[in-house]
Amino acid sequence: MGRMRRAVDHPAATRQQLLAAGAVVFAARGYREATVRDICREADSNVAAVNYHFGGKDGLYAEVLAEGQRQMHVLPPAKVVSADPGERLEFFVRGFLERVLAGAPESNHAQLMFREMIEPTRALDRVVAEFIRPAADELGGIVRELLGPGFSERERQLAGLSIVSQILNYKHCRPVIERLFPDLPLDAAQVGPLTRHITDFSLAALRGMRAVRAGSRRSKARKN
Amino acid sequence: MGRMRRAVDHPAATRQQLLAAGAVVFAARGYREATVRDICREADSNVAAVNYHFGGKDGLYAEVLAEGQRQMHVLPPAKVVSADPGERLEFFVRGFLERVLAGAPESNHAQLMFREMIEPTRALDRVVAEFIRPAADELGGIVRELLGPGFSERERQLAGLSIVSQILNYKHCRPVIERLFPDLPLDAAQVGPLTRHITDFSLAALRGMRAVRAGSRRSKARKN
DNA sequence: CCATAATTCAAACAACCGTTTGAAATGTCA
DNA sequence: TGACATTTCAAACGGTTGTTTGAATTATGG
Repeated sequence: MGRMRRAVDHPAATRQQLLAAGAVVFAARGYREATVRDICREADSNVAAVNYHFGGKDGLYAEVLAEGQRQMHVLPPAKVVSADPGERLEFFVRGFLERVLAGAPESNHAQLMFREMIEPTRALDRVVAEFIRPAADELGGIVRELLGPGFSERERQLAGLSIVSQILNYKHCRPVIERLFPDLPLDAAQVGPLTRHITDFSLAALRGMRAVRAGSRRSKARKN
Repeated sequence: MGRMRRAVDHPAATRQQLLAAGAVVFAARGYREATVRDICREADSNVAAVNYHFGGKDGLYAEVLAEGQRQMHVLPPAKVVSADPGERLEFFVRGFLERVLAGAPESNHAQLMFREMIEPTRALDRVVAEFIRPAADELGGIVRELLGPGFSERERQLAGLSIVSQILNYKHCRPVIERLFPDLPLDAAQVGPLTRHITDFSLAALRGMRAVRAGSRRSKARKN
């Protein structure tokens, strides 16, 4: 009777299908709202499969996230893309925006990490350490070059936050933006225009910070 | 046929307690994760009280949100605070940041609306129409003044989004920021410094946009 | 080929959820 | 006070959740 069973070359097949289905469902609904029954239906396997192969919902989630981090580390280096920090910033913004505006099925693992930021689970510490921290360091280097000397670590941190916030906003506040500006489509076609805006906006802001700092130093020198 | 509503009697105590408890628990855990039992325990009332007084969890949530909007409309006008658009922007940013960085018990209703942005329920449309849209219009007016003519509606929208995103980021990504920069406390004491940074950053960016636009027009005129 | 281990499966379990129920308690007013 | 509406309450209901169970099925190695 059961000859129409799914073709399984080797026993690890269900495991992989669960990982894939987990990435899809977790990315779509988040850890809490995703149900193991939905995941198993998506994976064409039994409800008990998750517990058998991963020890539970937590275990599957951790494995999906770890797989995503492994897969994410094949990121473009972006450090050697150009010597001009302005171009490096544009490259950074574009790469980020592509993941933010990508449709769900194309980058489930990235969507998962974006979810971790606003709906944290126990896995957030690992996500920060292995994914966010490196990105923050890279952006920090670019900001440091663009601002030049005379700025504190704190000031550079705030500038970096101001830049990434503009990108993440299109992910985190998507429902609001769609209602507020229905004529602003948030799809892959907008990566170019939004990259240009955010890069120009941020470069102008950093130049402004630099000019103000230089100006105040000049006036201080004048006073002496 | 129900008896006429009591006009001079003591206000329905349990109803008010449920509203207060709902604001606390919904703000702390979000609509989905908040349980009716938790709310009723917080309100010292029976589990059935929510259904009796509000028809269900949905009804209570809607009432809490409506109460918040009513309470929110007692906002400072901010339009007549100054004729200088730069000062108006600073006022806007500060007012927003105060709510973002406020502790939970002080501004539960504001926290609720921030939650609606990233974890929308059916109530988001009302929140956008009655709370977010007016704020966006106010910011849009400030941006219009600061940018001057020669910019499209779309460009002004993106500039506005770039500004509010910097503020909202401290709410939505708080868990990440706390892990990334543990020495950056996100409490009411930081309203001042963060207001100054975001305002300066944004004003410089808008000035830069304006300068680029003016420059390109000059060069175009040169070409003719 | 067969014993043994690994894997799948339907079914059930315990805990929690929002909601309902019907009686008890409380309040209201002739 | 007495009759009636309103409100409270413990208990239970139906549904969903993650997880467990134990037998059936499949793969593996001697």
